[in-house]
Amino acid sequence: MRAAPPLDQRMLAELLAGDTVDAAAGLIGCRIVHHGHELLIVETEAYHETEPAAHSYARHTTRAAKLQRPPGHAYVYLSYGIHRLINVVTGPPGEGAAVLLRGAVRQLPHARIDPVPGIDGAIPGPGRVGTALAIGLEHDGLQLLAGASLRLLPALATDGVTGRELRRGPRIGITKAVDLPWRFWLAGSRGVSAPRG
DNA sequence: TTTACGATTAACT
DNA sequence: GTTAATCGTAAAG
Repeated sequence: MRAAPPLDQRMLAELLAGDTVDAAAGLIGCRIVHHGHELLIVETEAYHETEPAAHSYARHTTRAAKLQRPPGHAYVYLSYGIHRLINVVTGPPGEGAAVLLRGAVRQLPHARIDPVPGIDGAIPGPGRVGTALAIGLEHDGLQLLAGASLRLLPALATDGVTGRELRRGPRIGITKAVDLPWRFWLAGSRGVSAPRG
């Protein structure tokens, strides 16, 4: 499988409005920016209310409601009391689907604010993505396609991601629906959490 | 009201 | 390989 990320804003919006698994694959190579931190997304996972690993599965909870927002909205939550994980809501509003951003590489070395200590060019793991972007719970619910400070951008042709080998496999760190191959990553990238082959 | 558990990571043995 | 850190959420009582 080869990476074919959207190359303009309209294609990105259409991608996020469609199937969440397609969106997870297509977000590889897209960029997320926050206050001058620009990261290239290299690892994602899809979630959907029809499978039990999703926070929206068969539940009417606060978390589930946040996954009912229109596509392109952020769903940020605290994991293990420590890590802020950022998801992009996907599909038609009310579908309860999202893509978790699990890994990235730093896109621009000249960030406007100081790099987070210990975070270098490679940012493997969803907790580290949140840390590298300085994401907090206050960013939950923002529209990432139209945001000023926190924004999702389509891929750049000059990044060289298009056409690169894209791998697919089971999701990480879950105990339900463990066999669904809904994790995507750019083969060999240092910004991918293990396994990354 | 109380309890148990993560869409994780770092630091151990 | 195992475990601790840490807290919002949700299920149990």
